Amino acid sequence: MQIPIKYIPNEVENKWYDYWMKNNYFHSEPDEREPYTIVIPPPNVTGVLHMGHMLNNTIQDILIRRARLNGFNACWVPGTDHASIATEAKVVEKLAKEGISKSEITREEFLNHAWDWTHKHGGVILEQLKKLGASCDWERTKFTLDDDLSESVIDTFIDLYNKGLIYRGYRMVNWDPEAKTTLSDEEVEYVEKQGKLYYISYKIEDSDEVVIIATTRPETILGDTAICVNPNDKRFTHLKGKQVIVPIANRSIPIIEDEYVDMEFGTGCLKITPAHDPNDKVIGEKHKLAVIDIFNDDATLNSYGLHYEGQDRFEARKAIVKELEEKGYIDKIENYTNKIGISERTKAIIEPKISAQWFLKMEEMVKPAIKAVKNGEIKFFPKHNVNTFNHWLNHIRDWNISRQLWWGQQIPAFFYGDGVADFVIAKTREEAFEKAKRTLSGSGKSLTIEELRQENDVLDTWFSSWLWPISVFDGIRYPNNKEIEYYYPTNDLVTAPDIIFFWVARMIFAGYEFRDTKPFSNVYFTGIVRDKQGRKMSKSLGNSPDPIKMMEEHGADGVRAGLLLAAAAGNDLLFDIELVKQGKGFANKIWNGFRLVTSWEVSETIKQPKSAEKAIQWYESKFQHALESVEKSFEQYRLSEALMTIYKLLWDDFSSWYLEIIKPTFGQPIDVETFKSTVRFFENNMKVLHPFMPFITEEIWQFIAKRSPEEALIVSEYPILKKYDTKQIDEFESVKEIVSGIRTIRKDKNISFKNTIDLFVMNSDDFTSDFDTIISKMGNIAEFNYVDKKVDAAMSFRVKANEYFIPMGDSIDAEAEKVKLVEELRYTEGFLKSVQGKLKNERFVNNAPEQVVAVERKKEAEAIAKIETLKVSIAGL
RNA sequence: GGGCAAUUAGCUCAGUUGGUUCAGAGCACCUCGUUUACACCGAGGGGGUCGGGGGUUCGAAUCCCUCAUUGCCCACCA
Repeated sequence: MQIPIKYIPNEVENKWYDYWMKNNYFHSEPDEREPYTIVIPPPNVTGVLHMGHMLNNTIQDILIRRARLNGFNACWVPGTDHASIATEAKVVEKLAKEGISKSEITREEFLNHAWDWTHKHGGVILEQLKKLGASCDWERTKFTLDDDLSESVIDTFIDLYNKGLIYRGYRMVNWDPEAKTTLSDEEVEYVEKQGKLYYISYKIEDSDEVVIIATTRPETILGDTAICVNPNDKRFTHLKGKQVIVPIANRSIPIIEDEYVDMEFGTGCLKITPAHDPNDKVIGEKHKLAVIDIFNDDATLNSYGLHYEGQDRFEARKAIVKELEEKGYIDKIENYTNKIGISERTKAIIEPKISAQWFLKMEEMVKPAIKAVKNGEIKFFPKHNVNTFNHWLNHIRDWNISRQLWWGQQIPAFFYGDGVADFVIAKTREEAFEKAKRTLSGSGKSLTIEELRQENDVLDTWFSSWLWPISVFDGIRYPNNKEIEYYYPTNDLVTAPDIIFFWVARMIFAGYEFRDTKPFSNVYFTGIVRDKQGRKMSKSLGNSPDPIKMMEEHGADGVRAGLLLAAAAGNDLLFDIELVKQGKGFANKIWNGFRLVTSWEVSETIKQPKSAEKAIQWYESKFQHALESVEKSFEQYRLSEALMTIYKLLWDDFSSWYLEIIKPTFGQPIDVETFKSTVRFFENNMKVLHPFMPFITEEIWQFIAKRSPEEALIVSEYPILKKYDTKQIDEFESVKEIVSGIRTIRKDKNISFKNTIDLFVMNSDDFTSDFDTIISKMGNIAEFNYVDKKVDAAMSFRVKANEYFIPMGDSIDAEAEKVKLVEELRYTEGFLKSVQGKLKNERFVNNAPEQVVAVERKKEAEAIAKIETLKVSIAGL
């Protein structure tokens, strides 16, 4: 066979991805095998691949490929999310560039633009995932606005409404005046901002006295409906029951008392503006205060803003402060730093606003989720995320599920009147009409179907994605369909910890609410990909490499390995292109090893050397040992550790030791038995590496032998973990030590590896003779001699109880040698002393486990023997 | 303000119920080597007392307390 000298990832990767697709290996259908399912965290439909996706999807692909090799019916469902706010914002922006304002066009026109946008940019990200090697079942690709998924969302809404879990209410919500929509608490970011604290005096009615309040938002005084003091505050006792006059507005408002007020802060007097502050709203409700909303939807002032009507809130603030100053109401102004909420998407400053919204009751729904995570039915990796999860669930508020947007599932509520409760919930307008007629019957009111007005709001995006593990299998509309029953619950969810509330927790509620089971068994939280300096990778910083370019340059396998090497489980990872280069280097190393093996001529007639026989026995054990360790790592989702184990196995053990030992002299053929074992090892190596580096492994696999499509590596069988002999491994460690000892002496004495040397062994046991051919080969030893006394004028080293000598002739520096030996002696004596100290300690002998004591006794014996040989050597010098 | 996590070699991290002189790995670094798979290589080497302090124990990187620093989450005083 013709093996290319250079491994060129790009060609190889495209070739095999096409082959895999052509043979439909990624596709899954329910069958008699056990399923292993992952649903992708759907990226934004118009998004592009970033490093976070790369990491996340590499991990999912590793899990899926491994499951496939382990004989599971592996199914990885891909798809995208409509991301209502993000996508709508992009479309609005694009239209604005074309001179079209959203307010000028109809909902239908806008949605047409949005769909155009989606079709143009949608799915790019999925194509990019293919470059990475993602073995998703592309036939199952879903989009959260697909008809079937949307219908599932609407059905869910109706179902929850009928269960009494959804209600419409007035709430203080986070209002984004730019997008003109409400945001969930999770979509608001807080940033520190330098601002001012204004001290404003309010005149007490029928008195010359004033009270001074402190506020950061003087414009909101126009919405004030009370002044509040702490009832325990002696300074204000005499003001009880009095009224004050709001400056500028000249309205009279009461002074009320509430313990909420912090006597220490500001002046101890708090103005209450129920319409524009969440805490004020609570106090307002408690004291039955009026609510005066002074803002329009775009945060300009409305008619309550009096002569400031139409002005933006921040301009109005300046103007109002000026007027207050001129009229002498400003007591003082201080600098003040506070945190203000901004929209995650539009970066607009959030305006707390009272508005009619749709809510989903959370109190009951969270209970099974808390329980499932608590009792381990759902496991989190790393575990400590459970704390974050519980904390949030225990303080949860009802979920505001409505958004004042167009891109999404329109809420199926139909209004037949102007009242808050004048609506019916129905799947179609016709059905709504029938319901509304029934509701109105007897009331004397008439209604035509055209008069029904559907709620403008759409549902929060997460209200569709929380159904994702169910809806991708159509389990909402058809709860007993074959697919959902086979694939659900899914196995693993791989996601970032920042959407633990948005998404992970809600999927768990949904699982129990709609299917009475968990949606997945394990949640693997990846870290955040940061740059070398620890900064989060972001577009604005420009510190994120282009994944596609990177894969073209270093190969997808290299990038996958690089990411994984950096990704200690659950930690943020500091991404460095050097790691990708390391991954690429690893691919190259494997390739060259393969080239070596295939370059040999195989002979049926020559006998297998003893060195090869021993090396094969050792590598068999070593492989099993590594396999066992990989299994353990996977159980704990320590993928980085698993890859490192394989990396060391293939690089150090297989390439540097095994191949070097069995490598025939240049130009000589290899015996058939050794060759066969080596090829088998190569095959197994490719199997364990395949989930991590799927392309190069498949390439080599297919070069090793002509394979039918059924025999492709991707659908082969993972090596079975077998019992192995640890003695083989221990012995070989000593062999390595001996070889290393020889090499060190060569290095010290400047003896080129080209020149053979002689080796003498004293106190030899069978062990050394078993491995002498290996030692000779790896140390380039001419003669291997057994002696029963020390060799003069030689460099020496000790491994276990054996002493090894390399004669130096006259070049031996006896003094230097003696210094070395004395140092080793001192060390060993110190070691012995500490061991004996332990053994003399009765409490140690009595309390420590037998095994530990036995090990100490063995160490003692070995140390004593070693000291003896050292003393003899020193005396001889 | 509350909670969670982390702090081990120059960097990124392991260190599993406390027990080999236990202080490790990868990378980086230094030296030597162009040996016929691979310089995307090979061989060899230096480097940390485990954030500080205190305690428990025969024995602590590991358990407890405390302080410090960093990161994250939650809640936020007008």
